[in-house]
Amino acid sequence: MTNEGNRGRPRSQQARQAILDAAAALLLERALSEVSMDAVAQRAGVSKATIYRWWPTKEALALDALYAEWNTVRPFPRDTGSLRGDLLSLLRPWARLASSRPYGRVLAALLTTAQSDPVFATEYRQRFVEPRRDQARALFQRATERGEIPAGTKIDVALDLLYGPLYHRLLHGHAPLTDRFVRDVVDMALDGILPGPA
Amino acid sequence: MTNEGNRGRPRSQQARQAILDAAAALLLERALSEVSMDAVAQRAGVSKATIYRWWPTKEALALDALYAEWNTVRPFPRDTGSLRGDLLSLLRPWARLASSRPYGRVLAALLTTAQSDPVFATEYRQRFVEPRRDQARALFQRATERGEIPAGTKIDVALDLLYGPLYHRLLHGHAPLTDRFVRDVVDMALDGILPGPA
Amino acid sequence: MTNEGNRGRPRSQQARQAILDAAAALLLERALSEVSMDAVAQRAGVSKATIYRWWPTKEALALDALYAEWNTVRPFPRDTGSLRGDLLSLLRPWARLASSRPYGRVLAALLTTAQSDPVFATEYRQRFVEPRRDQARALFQRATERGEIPAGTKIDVALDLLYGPLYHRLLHGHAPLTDRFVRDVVDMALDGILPGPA
Amino acid sequence: MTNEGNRGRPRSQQARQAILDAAAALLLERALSEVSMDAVAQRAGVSKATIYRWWPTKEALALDALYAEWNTVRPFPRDTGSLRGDLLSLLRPWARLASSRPYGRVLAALLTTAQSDPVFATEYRQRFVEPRRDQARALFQRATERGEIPAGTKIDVALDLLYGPLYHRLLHGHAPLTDRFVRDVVDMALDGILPGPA
DNA sequence: CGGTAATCGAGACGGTACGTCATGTCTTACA
DNA sequence: TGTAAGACATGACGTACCGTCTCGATTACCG
Repeated sequence: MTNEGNRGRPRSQQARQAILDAAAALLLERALSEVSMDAVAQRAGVSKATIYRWWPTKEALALDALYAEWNTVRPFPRDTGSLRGDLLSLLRPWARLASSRPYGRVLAALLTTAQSDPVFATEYRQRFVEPRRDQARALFQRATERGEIPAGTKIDVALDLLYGPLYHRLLHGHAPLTDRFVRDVVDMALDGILPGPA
Repeated sequence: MTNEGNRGRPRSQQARQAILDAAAALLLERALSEVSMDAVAQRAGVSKATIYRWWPTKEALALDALYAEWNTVRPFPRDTGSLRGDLLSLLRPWARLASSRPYGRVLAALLTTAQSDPVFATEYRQRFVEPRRDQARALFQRATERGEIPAGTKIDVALDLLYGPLYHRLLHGHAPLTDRFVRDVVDMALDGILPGPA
Repeated sequence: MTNEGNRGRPRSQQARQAILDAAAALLLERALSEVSMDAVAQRAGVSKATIYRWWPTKEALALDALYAEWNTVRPFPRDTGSLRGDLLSLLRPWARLASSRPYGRVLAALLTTAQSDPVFATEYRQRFVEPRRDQARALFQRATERGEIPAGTKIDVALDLLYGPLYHRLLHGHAPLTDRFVRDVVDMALDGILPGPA
Repeated sequence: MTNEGNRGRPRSQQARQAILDAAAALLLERALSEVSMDAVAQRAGVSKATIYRWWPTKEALALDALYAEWNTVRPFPRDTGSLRGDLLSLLRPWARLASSRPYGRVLAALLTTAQSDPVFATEYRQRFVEPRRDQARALFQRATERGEIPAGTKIDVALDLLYGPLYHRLLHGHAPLTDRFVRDVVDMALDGILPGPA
């Protein structure tokens, strides 16, 4: 960014952290559109110019702030011996985290920005979406090695079949995102809606 | 709303339509946050006060405008004789419409508002989500009567399993929302990821 | 300016006056550079946008505000029967007004802007300088008709010879702008520094 | 100022000169308010802190920079044998210098600061005003010794009568500051507007 | 058919946030 | 210690949008 030759006054890490903390706190209080940069600056005890020096837009700041908040709890999926168990141990913590606080509000706002800004969209996906998909992909790899699923299985579709319903409930809110729902999704995705051939 | 006794000058339907058209046109051009009420008023040749008389917020207007735009093409699912065929005939037009224009941009914005406004959220779901779910529900009803699926099938989960992945791709854009993808989702949702019991 | 066809909400004269009053009050308190548009807006109970709608810059506003303040006292020169008496009755009130309050501060600031903005300079002169010169010119006209001064007298030089010293003391402040000084200037300008030819 | 014991790294005279040159160059390009300390620092290849170490304000720097620029041409009034000739040889170079470049712009800005800062005002007058008045005073002294003017002549008023009109045209710009004007001012100041007693 | 009442376009209004810019101070590493 | 680089807190800038308002003009119905 700036300060390439390590010359001049170094960036204040204290200010950086205060900004992220303030932004995260405000984002959990109210909608992104209701959070003003002035408010973030004031709560962080920081100049608005300092925020804009490091984050180009409010959305970019929200992305970083939410990511920091989000990653304080980093789930660690266990190897349960079966794809079903592995998926449950991966998705249940995600669902609990996602619904534990008004994260959906921020995610929706970020998603809105991503619709019009491809660079932002990529950044968003790399932070929030891809890591989870990679974890799930590893589970499917393990299941393939175990022989649980055939080699030709379309993994990317399977990933959408699992995460899609969770995001759907998180964002649309037509029904709650419970542990029970996660189990139902995993079961139905694995076994299918139609009864297996007798 | 107003004018209960039908007294005074009646509401101009011409103005109403011009506003909806202008809003729709602008929403397909740019993000909701980039569309100002002044711009809508100017494009519609209408006073800002006239807009606010009939729509409380920009989001409410966007909801109506998108709905009008969205419903110009109303898919009509055929009875294909099988749940698989029915679902394809229901979901494929939806996916085509959803990805035919930058509707995702508007939907994401409406969804963002819905996160903080329960009344708006209900309105949004009643317009865009529930009708589709009702249609799908009818297909499942038909399948149950046909004996394709058992009586205890959790329909709501199944609905999320089908629409969730579609919304997921529409909103996250990590991969395109193609006919092929719709088919893969339907197949995998119906048959399951795991191979059926031999 | 705007509102050519008398359409739309008419300009609030109340707001206009409140802005001018607030600006004048602040300008008498502190330097123009210390007066912020926010402060004027707040003191006037008015939106900043309303100020900018009618005045392009802070300096233009200051010009209007000072002019209103300045013109509350409008001196009326009497015909005293002699050029000397006429000039005294014209210049003494000017000097008293100019030094009665910190007008020099504002005038210097306006003058500074005028140095870089020809349009503003013209406006400034038309408001503050030309009317006074016109008044003085009339006195000289009367004196010519009386036969006090010859026909070929360079009036414009004479005007500078009278107003120049007054502005000089007002702006440079190397000595006070007293009634006594005005009398001395008038006397010396009329009679000359050198003793008349015996 | 600082560095009384001559300890540590000595002040860079090179930096000092570069700062003054940069400031002078920028001040001749645009108004003082348009000249930022950052711009001066950058043009001088110097740190902003270095400027502030030696000059408390932008105005103080401008004062020094203009003074250096101004004094590159230092007029040397000749003894012409008459007060009229002496004054012309003093004032004509001043007027030429003053109108040769946009010095009026800087002078007006300094004058504006002087209105609110008595210390700065004194400094300004000691640099730009008093030396010229002292020179003129000497001419009047010579004229008194020659018997050209009576002993009781109010010299300070006479000085204002001469410099006042010049500053007036320089700052107000209602008419150009030509050699012709200087001659007219000297003539009219010496001889008076009224015809001498026959 | 004239009065009443709600609508309309136009556009000014108070308010709030925006993103930028300049000021003057500071913190580092180097000279 | 002086310096260049540059980050920092502060605070004003001028713009844009929001949602409300005040006009005069229009258009129905109702008496």
